[in-house]
Amino acid sequence: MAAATKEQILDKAEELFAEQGIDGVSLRAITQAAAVNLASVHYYFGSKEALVKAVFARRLAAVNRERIALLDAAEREAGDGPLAVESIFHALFAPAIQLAQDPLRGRRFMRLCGRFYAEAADYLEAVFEEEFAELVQRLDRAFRRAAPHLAKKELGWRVHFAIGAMVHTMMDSDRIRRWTQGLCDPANVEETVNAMVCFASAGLNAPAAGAAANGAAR
Amino acid sequence: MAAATKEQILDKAEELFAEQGIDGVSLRAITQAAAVNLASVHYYFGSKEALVKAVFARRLAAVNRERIALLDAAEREAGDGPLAVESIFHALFAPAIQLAQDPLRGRRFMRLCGRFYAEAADYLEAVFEEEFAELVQRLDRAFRRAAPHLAKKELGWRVHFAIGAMVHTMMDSDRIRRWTQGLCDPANVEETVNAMVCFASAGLNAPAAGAAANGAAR
DNA sequence: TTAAAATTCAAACATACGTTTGAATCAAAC
DNA sequence: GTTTGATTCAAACGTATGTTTGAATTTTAA
Repeated sequence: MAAATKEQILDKAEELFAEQGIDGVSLRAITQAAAVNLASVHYYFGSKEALVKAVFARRLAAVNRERIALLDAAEREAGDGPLAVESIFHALFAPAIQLAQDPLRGRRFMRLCGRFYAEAADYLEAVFEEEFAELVQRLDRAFRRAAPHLAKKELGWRVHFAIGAMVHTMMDSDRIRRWTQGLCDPANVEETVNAMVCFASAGLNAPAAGAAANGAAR
Repeated sequence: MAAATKEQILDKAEELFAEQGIDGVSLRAITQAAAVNLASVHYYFGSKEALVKAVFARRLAAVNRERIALLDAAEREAGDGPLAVESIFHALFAPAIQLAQDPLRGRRFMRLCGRFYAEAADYLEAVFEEEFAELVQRLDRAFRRAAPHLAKKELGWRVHFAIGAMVHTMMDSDRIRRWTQGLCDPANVEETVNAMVCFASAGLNAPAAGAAANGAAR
């Protein structure tokens, strides 16, 4: 069976990248874990770099497709009426966090996405631009419709912060659980997404900046 | 001059780690950039791992000391009255972002801190626990005083999200500038911190979770 | 000035890596 | 059953890495 080898390589690479980072995993570790020959990577992908791109592209494409579908649905449902920022954030957060419900590839994928965003090797930048281009445009349009009272600058910052909350939650599922003695558990997807949407929406609609009680430090 | 070599190694290591990640930088690259001999690293630090720890510890200790000082000041100023979450977040965010004002080591350091948090190699976990132990306790106490109406679980999530916004801003200073065509510039520290405090405070005080209009997706 | 210690240096070591090769093995088609 | 193409395999190649070594050099102190 031909495709099996390729898939096994992708699966194990994804697993190991998520656990130990891209640079921390050798092709030998991947092929050994996948029980395939070392040369298979070059036979099917051509290079380690190409394998890394393939690993990311496979998941990112799926997640972003789902995000856009949710955005479509939200905008359709809103019709000519107001579009809730909650539904936009939900479309942005849920697919990534939800994919984590899969008990097999769950947390592994979350960490992977976080690493993709965090490591941002130069050669991944191209994959990133391609996979996120449409989503970025759609989000931009949706947020400007849902929060027209916000200045572009404020909107930019706040969406950036919300994405940060999401990425951080993807990457660091252990620490939040440890710090809260298990009270907050990212494995509970619905609760996690709810809390994130709640937080991000309130943050987005915060009162205008100004000198918000900076208190003692100045 | 003895200390000069050690400092030069630390400085260049910090610079290169920030730009290319820890695994992406060889000791030869560091020593060449610092114009010192390759063996100096082992003479002064003993190993690459020890160098990495030293690089992080040097900055983390300074930043966290400042954070705690700001917390002290805020709590003293509040006296027996209410403690504003804004002042807590300001104490948490400002030292890290502010250290970025140094035009020399500015962004470099932000990326470094982000990488520290993101890569989280096993051998760094110990440094992390040590450098953050006191701050975590202090933050916990301060937030519970400033927002006593929040359930532990909600508080846990929201502080986690706020930290995510901060880490993301530290790591990814380029993307936010690019996406907003320069409108949002992390180099403007005061504006950045203000926006972050504003966002995080609103997020922390968001209305109770519940089924916040999840809209189309369910 | 001289002796001792601290520091620098060029060179080498062992290992791990990504990659390439060419033969061996397998699957399908005639 | 033979042939053809796809796939697997063990082995090797060249390079880059962290680390070690021991002599050369500089600094320090008497």
